[in-house]
Amino acid sequence: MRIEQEKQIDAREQLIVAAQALYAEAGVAATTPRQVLQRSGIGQGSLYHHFPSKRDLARAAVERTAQEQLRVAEGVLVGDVNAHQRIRSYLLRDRNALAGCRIGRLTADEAVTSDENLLEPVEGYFTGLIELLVSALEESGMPHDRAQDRAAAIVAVVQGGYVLARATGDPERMRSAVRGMAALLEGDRDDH
Amino acid sequence: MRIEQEKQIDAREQLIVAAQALYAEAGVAATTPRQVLQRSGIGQGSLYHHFPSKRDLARAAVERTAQEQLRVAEGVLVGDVNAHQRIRSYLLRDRNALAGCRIGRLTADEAVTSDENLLEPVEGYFTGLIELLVSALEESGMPHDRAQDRAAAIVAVVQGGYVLARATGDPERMRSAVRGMAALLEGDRDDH
DNA sequence: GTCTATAGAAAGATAGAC
DNA sequence: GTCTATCTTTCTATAGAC
Repeated sequence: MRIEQEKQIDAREQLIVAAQALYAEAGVAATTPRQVLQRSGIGQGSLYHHFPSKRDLARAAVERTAQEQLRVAEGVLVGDVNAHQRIRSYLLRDRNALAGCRIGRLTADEAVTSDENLLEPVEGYFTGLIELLVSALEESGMPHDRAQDRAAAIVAVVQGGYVLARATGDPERMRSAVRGMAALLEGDRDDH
Repeated sequence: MRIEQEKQIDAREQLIVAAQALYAEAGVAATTPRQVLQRSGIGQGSLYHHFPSKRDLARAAVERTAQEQLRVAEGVLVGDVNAHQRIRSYLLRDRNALAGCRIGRLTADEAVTSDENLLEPVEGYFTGLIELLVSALEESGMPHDRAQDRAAAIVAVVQGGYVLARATGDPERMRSAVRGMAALLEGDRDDH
């Protein structure tokens, strides 16, 4: 009884984990159920026992990844050190630039944009991330509207940095972009 | 003789134009040869007469789009008005945010990233765009290294703005991001 | 619940008449 | 050069034994 229940959880779990990894490598649309089965070592019929369709597996996997990634951002953006430092850390933190953002890349994925259920966790990730940054910026006394715009700009630079790195095949392009943003946030203007 | 030559050019041309439109809507990997034929009104065999494979058509269409888009950017970033104004115009110009960047989106497209020939024009677009911005920034006397970083940051904010807009289904998210960046470029700091 | 085997549709590409 | 018809492969999903 106990053991059987664990088996259930495990098979479903392994499918989700395998899907997450494959989505990170190639995206949702480009990942086939066959690949998920092969990577997870689960049999053909089991996928369709746990998930009615490929889309339902995708929903579970994307939702999981979005939650995990937002949790990571929280780790950097919430804390006791001063807000400016936390934001700077978020901006300049080490990233696998050539892999792209696991969530951001999905906004160009046909399978995701054509399915409201798949887009929802993606939206949740970005609104959550912007909220974290807005809170940090407001700690320094910045008015809400300006904090919103600045937070959006910071998130956008990171996302665009991934795009630049992948387009050029050069991770340094992303570092250059976030460095440029960090300099602006330091008030590093022409008269310096 | 003359007429036959024009026919050749036309069929090939129509295939490229149809492919460009479909790639802008759904990406390269998600666009099938059948769709290109249907949209162009060209027959099945003609595609494979003009292009050995789907990839070769994609190369021609992506290259064309990259050139066209870079030409548009040149129109805004090169000229007689002062450099700061040109950069500001580029950043704040009207964009179809929900459609995404025709070139930037391709960095998440399996068909593109897995093919060096398809990635090349994408890289060319971004390096060209950054060069245009670096030139404009250097006009104001900014040192090369800082201009590089700032140019990358500006391009990245635009690309990330598209990502935010598509993720949330809200074009205002992109406007917010570029507004945040424009404010930083104006030296709009906490002490203002 | 999990498996193997396979159905049914759509993909990329080719054949061969005109 | 262009067309229609068709081949082969791979996709998503189902069937049915265990």
